[in-house]
Amino acid sequence: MTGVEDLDRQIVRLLASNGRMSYTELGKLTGLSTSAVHQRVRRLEQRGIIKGYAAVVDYEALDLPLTAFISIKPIDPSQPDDSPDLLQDVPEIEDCHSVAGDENYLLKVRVTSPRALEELLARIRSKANVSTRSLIVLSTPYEHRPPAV
Amino acid sequence: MTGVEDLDRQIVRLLASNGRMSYTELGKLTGLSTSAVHQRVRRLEQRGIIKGYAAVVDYEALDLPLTAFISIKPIDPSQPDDSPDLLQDVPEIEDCHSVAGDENYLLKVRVTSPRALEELLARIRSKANVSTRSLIVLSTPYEHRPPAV
DNA sequence: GTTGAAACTGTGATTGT
DNA sequence: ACAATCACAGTTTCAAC
Repeated sequence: MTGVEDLDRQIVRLLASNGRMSYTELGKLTGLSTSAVHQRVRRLEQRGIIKGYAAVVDYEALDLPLTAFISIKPIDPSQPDDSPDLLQDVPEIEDCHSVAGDENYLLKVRVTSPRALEELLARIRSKANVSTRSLIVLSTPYEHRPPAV
Repeated sequence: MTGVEDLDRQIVRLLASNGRMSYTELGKLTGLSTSAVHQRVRRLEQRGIIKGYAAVVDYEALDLPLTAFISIKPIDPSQPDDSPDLLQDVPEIEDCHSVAGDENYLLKVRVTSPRALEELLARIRSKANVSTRSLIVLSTPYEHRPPAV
């Protein structure tokens, strides 16, 4: 994976903390003209360094107040583990990481209630033929902080 | 926490998957006029339901290819645990969740190398007076998927 | 919520360095 | 190759309705 130079890193950092910043303002903050910034952003997007833009949402207001981390392990370890594929269409799953250690994958999920989590766990177990271990999030002091590039 | 109505949920979901979508396009997709959408988005921002906008970044290209989850527990459990405050200025920490279970907090961090992780762990331990347990991410099949509102 | 008008921004072509 | 300038289309923003 090819790296990015200083000016690009600065642009990426600025867009990571404010994804709707205008090219004009990016230009002021980086000392470039609007169209120079525009070109650079387009190249960053094409190279996949900027993968997209997302609104940062308050999940409580969306009636998804319960966050949990679920680590999963196949019931039958002799089979190849394609859990990410099998779970791709489970909408409650926000993140899926392959991890080193006792379990194979760590999922981050958002649900409405403990009851919904119970149902989700059953769905995950049956879809991927895995055992699950859950870690309930009580509160989130901070989240999605931009990278210190 | 007060909920949001259907039209607002639709707008939030659209902005969660494309944070730079124009008000004009949002209007087309929701059947509203541009300025009606604009007003709703402004109110969603003011109510804190939309907390901000962020570019979704490729951390490998930013030379932060190593992601880890670190769970922490105070060395001295009799003291009040203000770890999030003590760790607030550690830039490698992307998320900080208070969790139920053996440990108090779960941190998500991004670093350059195993060596950088080792140094970060030492920094976290000394700043917050905690013991740490780390889970290394090997790969990430998917991440930051928008909520299925 | 809608319409319409004014200011600003995004976008591409062109030119200069 | 990269940046600056200009021109036009599209968008944001704020009136008044």
